[in-house]
Amino acid sequence: MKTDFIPIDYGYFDFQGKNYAKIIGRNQEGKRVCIIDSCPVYLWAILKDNLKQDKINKLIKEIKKIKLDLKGRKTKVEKVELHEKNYLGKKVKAIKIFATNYKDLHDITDKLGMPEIEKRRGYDLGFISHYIIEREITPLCWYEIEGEMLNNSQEFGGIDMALDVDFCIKLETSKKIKEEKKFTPKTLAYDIETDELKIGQGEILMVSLVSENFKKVITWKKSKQKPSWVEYVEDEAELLEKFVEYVREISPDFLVGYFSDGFDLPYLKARAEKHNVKLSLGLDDSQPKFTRGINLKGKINGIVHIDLLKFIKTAYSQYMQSETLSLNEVSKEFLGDTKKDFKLKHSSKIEEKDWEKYYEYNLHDSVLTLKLFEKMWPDLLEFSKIMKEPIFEVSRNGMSKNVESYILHNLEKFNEIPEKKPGYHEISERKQRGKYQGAFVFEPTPGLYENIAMFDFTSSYGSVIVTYNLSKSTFLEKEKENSYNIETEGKKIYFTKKQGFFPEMLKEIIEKRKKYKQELKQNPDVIKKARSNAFKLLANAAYGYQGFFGARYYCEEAAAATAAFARKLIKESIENINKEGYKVIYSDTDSIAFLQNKKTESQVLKFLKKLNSELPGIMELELEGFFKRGLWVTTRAGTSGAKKKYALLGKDDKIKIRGFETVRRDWCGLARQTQNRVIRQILKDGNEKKALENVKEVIKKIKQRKIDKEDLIIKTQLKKPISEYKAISPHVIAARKMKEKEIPVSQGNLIEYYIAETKDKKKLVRDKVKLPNEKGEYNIDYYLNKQILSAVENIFQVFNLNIKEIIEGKKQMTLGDF
DNA sequence: GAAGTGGATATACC
DNA sequence: ACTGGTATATCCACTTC
Repeated sequence: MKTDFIPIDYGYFDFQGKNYAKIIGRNQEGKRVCIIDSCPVYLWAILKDNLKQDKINKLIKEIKKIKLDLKGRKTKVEKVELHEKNYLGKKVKAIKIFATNYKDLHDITDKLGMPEIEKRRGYDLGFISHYIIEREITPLCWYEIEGEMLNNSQEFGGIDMALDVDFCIKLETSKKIKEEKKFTPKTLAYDIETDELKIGQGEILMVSLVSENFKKVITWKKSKQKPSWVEYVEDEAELLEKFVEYVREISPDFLVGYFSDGFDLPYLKARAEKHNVKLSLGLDDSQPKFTRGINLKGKINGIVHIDLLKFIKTAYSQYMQSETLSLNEVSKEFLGDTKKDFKLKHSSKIEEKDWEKYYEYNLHDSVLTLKLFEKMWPDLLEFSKIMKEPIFEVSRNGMSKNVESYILHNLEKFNEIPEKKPGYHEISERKQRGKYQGAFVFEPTPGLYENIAMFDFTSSYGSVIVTYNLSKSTFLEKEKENSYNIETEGKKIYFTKKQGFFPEMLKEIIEKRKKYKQELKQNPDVIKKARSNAFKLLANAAYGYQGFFGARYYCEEAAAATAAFARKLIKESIENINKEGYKVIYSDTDSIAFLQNKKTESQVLKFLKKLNSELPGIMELELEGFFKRGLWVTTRAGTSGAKKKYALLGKDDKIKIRGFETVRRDWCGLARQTQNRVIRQILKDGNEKKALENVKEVIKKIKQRKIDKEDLIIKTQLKKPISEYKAISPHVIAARKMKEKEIPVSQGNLIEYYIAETKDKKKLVRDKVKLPNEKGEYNIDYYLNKQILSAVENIFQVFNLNIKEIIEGKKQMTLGDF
């Protein structure tokens, strides 16, 4: 049988001791197709240098004899081949050792203790990744496939009968279809509502399901009026059964939730177990399985379960404005829509008339989740295609894992044998290493500046890695002529000039990023945007990857050298810019802000070209922008210019604020808004006097207790369990109070509180903490001094206005002096 | 018991 | 544990006089 096919979900099974990949996907007609395929399974034994042929022959014979007897299952080495390969860029002789089952590779490795063997590699990729590399059936690409249709066949123990698919095909040939064809997946979003937040502790009151042209809330809690999209069941057990029934009926490619790995799916499973209901969601009727470990991952056979929260964290959060990644805030930012207004209560306290509201709330959460998925779909798709890993993995992996996936799937071009994962011991050693020196940050002189230009290096660290060939495989233990070298920690280190595979891959990543960015500019669409962004994220993460203790290609020297070269380059650029007659006022890591000093924009651009012609390798500066005004302030101590804190007014009148309290979520709203207004007035009109008047107004209001308590709430994240805090800060007190009142609090929550007046003269701030709904009056002194004045003081200091003295009505010394 | 200092903590920047 | 280092600011914890 012949058909086209797009792989979506990857799984595998054992049959008669052998591994088979089981890939679920669709064809162009939307029929669900499962292909079953096998691939050679092997690992590498890298031989010691200069081994004589007869020794190798002897070794091969010995390896061929390896037999395993594992838990009653006997297996052996199937075949052995000698190959010329590369390992960390070095030519090596390696023996390819074939086994029947991927799971046996570890045990075979244990038997390869022969002295002729230098290293054993390639046994720890996982079968799916190994299969994708071997057979090149990559996720979400279209294929023309041919194979034997399995129809009530006993070939794989009757697998086709147990699977709910249209065709089950034993793969014979496959050919990638070059042209890009659109694929719109069938998606079902879900969300549950419960009485308790702890997994399985309370009852599931309702579950909502939303797909294209489908919306449903299943519940056993009845209201006066039943909306058409609500379906009543008798009890929780029936709710679970109905849920399974609908998922099976709709049979989506993707089942999507929000924080569903950590909440919805494990909850459903726990409650199903309690009621003895089978949660047979898989296409083979299997129940969801969870990976062990702290971070649960819920997997359903044949249907890709997605927890959107995880993907948003890795792919989007760095660009986002939202203060939390709650469904509500994320929806607001991406969709301009919010959750329905409904105050969650224990079901016993919900009045009959309010249940309808609750249904709507529940339904809308799924609506938002589905819309978010649709918005993120291009990114999920591109991530999966670029990393060549299934969406299930790619949507949950962090960027370091994504970098590693990209590397592993591209090693074959370099004839490279994959490096192994670090072991437990290796990881703890790496973690012990102290920090190496990082980026250079220029200390600004506080002030209000005009006509500022800003340059930055494109993919700065990535470009440094490529330019100076910095990686594990290119690092030289000893000094060598004609190599790149740099001093780090008082010691010179060297890297060969012979291009390594890591820098070469990164070069390609950066080039692709440029290409797609260009294409995007000319002809924008969501796919190009996602593709360009995925390559950008990859390029940016490559540096951190080499310094990350969990990386296969960990190389502390490469990471330290990257930072060192970057420091050198930016300092040289700063010098060159100053030499040209500009004045650099600020720089952080890869960006340089300088005064135009009456030169025109075209002069600046011409100079940029000249700078670029002189930069080494693929290093390149680009124009970040021209700015009308810019503000830099002192640190609180007032002794120096504050780094990582500035505000710019663009040519387009857009204001860019970095580091100021305005952008920090752990300051109260009033302080943030007040500071924001001050910054805006100063940048836009250059009028600090008016800004001062404004602040005076705010202060007056505070003193008159006219400020809304809402604007005084301070939010701080609880980053660990309450009991683990050594220093009991205000937000820990607030969290303790919440616990006392039986308001659920857990690690990761944003704790809200305000500082109140207290009768007794207690000194510590924490003694004045009250929860938002706790009765009390706000502490005038605290908000005046610690929030408002702290936020605006050093801004006015730039204009020699001592706001504290002005407010307190003292003689305006500094002002008078001028 | 006030003042000073270092540590713990959270958050932001790139 | 799930990329890296640099930096600011606050408040607590502790020491010192």
